[in-house]
Amino acid sequence: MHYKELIKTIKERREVLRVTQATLAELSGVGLRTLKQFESGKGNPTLLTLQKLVDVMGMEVCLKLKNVSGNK
Amino acid sequence: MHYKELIKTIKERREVLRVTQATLAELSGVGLRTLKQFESGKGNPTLLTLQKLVDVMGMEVCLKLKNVSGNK
DNA sequence: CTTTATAGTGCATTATACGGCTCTTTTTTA
DNA sequence: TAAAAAAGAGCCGTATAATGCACTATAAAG
Repeated sequence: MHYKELIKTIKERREVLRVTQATLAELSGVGLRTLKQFESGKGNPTLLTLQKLVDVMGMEVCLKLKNVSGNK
Repeated sequence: MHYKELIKTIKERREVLRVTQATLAELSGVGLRTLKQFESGKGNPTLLTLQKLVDVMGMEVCLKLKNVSGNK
């Protein structure tokens, strides 16, 4: 997943959960400003920040091999 | 994947490829110091740094739902 | 044990992520 | 439309990630 895809995934997940940026910020413990920056594609969050955000939305960061059949 | 697992995955991937930290640092464009810190569990890399590292090792950062059958 | 390669750490500097506050822009709702 | 809610952006101080250099620690090889 490229950067933009990650953002898109997070944004979509948030919208599916019908949670506002403000609420997600509060629940995750990440600053609202940071979340706004990130979702608008201007940030470069730390791994910790990313994990806080996705964790509270029931997701997790993972690594996988590229170009390997059976990975999609 | 928790933080430690991510580190472990990266470290193991690097070792499978028989690449030293110095080489990976050079290939990925990430500072050697940064890589050392990260692998030794002392860092909190930015998403960009993480992507640089895993990308050059044929991996990618992804997000997935937790606790969902069919995700493993 | 000595040499050599690789990994980990202390210190210092620079770059930048984080976050609050405020204001503007966009979207949603009545 | 107008009002309200949500998202985005500028300013900006603080915290910390990124990095190089030099040194130490560990491990492998002779």
